[in-house]
Amino acid sequence: MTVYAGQGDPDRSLALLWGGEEPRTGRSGPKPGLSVDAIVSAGIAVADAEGMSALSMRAVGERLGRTAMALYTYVPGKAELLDLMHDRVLAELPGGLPLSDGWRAAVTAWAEDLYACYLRHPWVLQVSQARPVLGPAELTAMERLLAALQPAALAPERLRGAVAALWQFVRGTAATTADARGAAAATGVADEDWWNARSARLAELAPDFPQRFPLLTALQSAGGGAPEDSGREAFRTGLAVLLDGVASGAGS
Amino acid sequence: MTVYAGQGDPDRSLALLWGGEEPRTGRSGPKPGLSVDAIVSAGIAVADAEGMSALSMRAVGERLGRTAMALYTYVPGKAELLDLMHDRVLAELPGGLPLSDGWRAAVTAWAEDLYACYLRHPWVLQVSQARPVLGPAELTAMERLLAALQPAALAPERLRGAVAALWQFVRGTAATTADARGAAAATGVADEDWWNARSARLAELAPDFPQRFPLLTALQSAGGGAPEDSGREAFRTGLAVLLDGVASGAGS
DNA sequence: CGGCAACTCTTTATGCCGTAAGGTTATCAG
DNA sequence: CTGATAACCTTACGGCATAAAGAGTTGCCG
Repeated sequence: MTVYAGQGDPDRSLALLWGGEEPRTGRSGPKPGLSVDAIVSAGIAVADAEGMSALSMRAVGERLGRTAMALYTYVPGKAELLDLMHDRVLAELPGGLPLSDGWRAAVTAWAEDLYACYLRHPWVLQVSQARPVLGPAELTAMERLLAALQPAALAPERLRGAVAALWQFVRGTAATTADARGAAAATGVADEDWWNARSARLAELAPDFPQRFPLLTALQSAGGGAPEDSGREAFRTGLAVLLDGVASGAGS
Repeated sequence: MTVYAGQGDPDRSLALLWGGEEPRTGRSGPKPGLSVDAIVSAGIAVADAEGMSALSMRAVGERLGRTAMALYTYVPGKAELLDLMHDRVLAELPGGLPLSDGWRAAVTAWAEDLYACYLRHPWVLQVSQARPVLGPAELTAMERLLAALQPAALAPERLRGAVAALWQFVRGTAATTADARGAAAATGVADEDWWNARSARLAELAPDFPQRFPLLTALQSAGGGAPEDSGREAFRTGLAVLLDGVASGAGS
């Protein structure tokens, strides 16, 4: 019945995300051979191993020794399964933070953790990030970021802005890095070579590139690779810019 | 749901993006009734009107009075078509910038333009942002951002970080806003009501919410809606944080 | 114990999708 | 006119999510 193009029915997903496993007291019928948890794990395993495009209900069922339709006893559909997989991945994030070294170190640690988590499961970055799923792990991660930022004593509005900017930034840079890795893995060409090939092709197709894009050209030659290249570096320096922005509004 | 994973063959996409229309001198065969441009336009029309999930080769062909297979004469496949559509959308961005009011105003204008463009074509946000397509419009947009930032005289490395952070931020906040709008449109519920319903459901499912997430709870009550709500506000204040960060590294 | 309702899981089927393969027809060069 | 070529078509294949219906299993209740 097409809730709306994108993720699963929010109500169903929320219920699955927050509703604990019920203890099954005195119900009839055969014992469940599967569980939501097992299905989510299988889904993550499939996506980790073969990528998002290989994630089908058939594939998940097969990994569990069942048919695709068996999953529908536990999960309303593929979209909701994706929501669950998303939150489960975020649950890998560590709980603690180095709060004693100041908020800047704490936020940096938070960002590094999230970045690493995304890179461990790059397919998550292909799930539409639009609607927040509001699963427990996602909210915990946000709470953790708020805890890291607390010593900065930001005004509420500014705090909201900082949270949004930080989260989107980590997600975006992780996506770029993940794809560079993916391209390298898929083509057998190293990151840098891949970019060089792309760059050469571009120079061939658009000979007036330096005239048309002087600033891009300058930046490219000034730094080394492309502006998109070397994701790690972009992550570090972008985060520094962001944190400077946060600092400039810090209350103490 | 909807994965939209791997993009098209980079070489083919690049060639289509940069290779101008050839004049067709003295070739045999019937005259082409379509063109790459017309197909891209039709694709955008379909996606704008009915969303990404309705974008199929069959639908695009139908809009042009052809079958799906007719498109393959002009375009290698759906993935490459998506690349072309993406760049065409970015070509809507205006060319000028208010450079006389300082770089801060210029970057703000750039960000607002991009934000608005994404919201006009929200389906673009579902195309995997990972690999840069490097189309002319995308590069022009980046060149424009560099022009806006030039008066800030940032060091190359820092400039790269700022560009990445700004772009990802606009994209991310636009995605959140677009989804809130989509949910509102699909369910007939206003933005705020939709969030309230979600929030109420969450409170019902997780009664210990305030204890578990004290900082989130505080932030929520301090500001009004949710941290995700009111995308416009998050965009404005997040951008302010970012620009403060850029300013703190400005050379003049 | 028998009967029934509840439950899991399978089979089958529907209607999409992208696109490979091959046929038909219009248009050109010669 | 002839033959090549290109645009477009029909058909078909293997995939997808999932609706519908049935088979088999289990526990409760009389």
